Amino acid sequence: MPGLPAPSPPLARLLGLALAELTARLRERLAAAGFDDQRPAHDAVFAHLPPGGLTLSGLAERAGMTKQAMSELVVDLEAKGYLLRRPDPADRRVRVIEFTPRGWAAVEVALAAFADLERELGERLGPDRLTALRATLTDIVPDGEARRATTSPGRIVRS
Amino acid sequence: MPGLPAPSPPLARLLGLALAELTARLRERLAAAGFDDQRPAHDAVFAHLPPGGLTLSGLAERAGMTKQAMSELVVDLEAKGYLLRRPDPADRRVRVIEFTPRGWAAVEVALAAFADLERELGERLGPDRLTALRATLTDIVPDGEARRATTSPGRIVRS
DNA sequence: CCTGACCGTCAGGATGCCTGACGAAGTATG
DNA sequence: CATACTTCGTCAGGCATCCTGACGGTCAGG
Repeated sequence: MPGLPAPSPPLARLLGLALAELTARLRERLAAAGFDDQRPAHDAVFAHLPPGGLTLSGLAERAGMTKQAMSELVVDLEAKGYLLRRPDPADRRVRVIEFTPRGWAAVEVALAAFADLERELGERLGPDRLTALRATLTDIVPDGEARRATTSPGRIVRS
Repeated sequence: MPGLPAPSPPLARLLGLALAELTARLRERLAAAGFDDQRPAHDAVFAHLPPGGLTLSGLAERAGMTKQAMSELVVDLEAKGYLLRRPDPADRRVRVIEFTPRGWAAVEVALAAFADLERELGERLGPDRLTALRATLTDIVPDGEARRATTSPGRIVRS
């Protein structure tokens, strides 16, 4: 994105840099926990696959991508032991996609990483500023977008 | 609906959505001004090419990518009339990359779009919250990163 | 004037998405 | 119940955006 007049960088740039920072820290944590074979694109699966499992089409729709693109991710994550696909007795077209225990373990690590990151930010900035940041960002985002489902084992999940 | 507190989306997700919102608006403005042949990747050039021009290697370094990747962008933007590459009499290995008038026009539109977006945000949120957002994001970003050069038009001396 | 560093390019590959077309399986209709 | 339509997941192919490796031309320091 092109620059802003002189000194202060454009808001979009700041947003991008802050996002890069957070995602880099997440990857570090995942890698440190032994989940070093995940690609960034895999996040689309981890962010949207619910506890009960879901079909490929459903997962693709939630993540806002095509079945074909999602299929590639799922096949890869299955090969790496994060997912399994079980037949659905009620509909023989379908194979329900679920996390394996290893998959859930990765989810837990990601959730813990996000929680730690936000806690650390809260300490560094003060809780008020963190709350304000969250509120302001929510206001910027077109309404409803921010509320779309994300996977949670019992809680929240990553983007 | 029982009043379970909706789990707040992870901060990274909010950042991503807000960024997507801003960049989408930028693209709209560019397209509306007739610059509809730009790809998102081209932003790396527009964000880092200074008024005096720059070599391919320099541009690649500023943008944090390889010469080869940058070259593809530059060749494309040259074909589309946004850039020109002129030989450097002082160093025959080099072809200095510069914006054409059309290129500068696109930069101006982008800058105006950013300014308008921030002004509109300032009205919607109040100037204090916008200032706070900017400050908080700057604090999140690792020091120095936010200060890396971005292209600014200023008053340009073109021959 | 040689050697090493630097400049830009060619070739090839990985990733992450897309569209189109298809057979198998479910569902609605007459 | 037969037919038509829809939906599910896959195969095939393509495009964009980056990467690494290798190379020949050019510069600069001993």
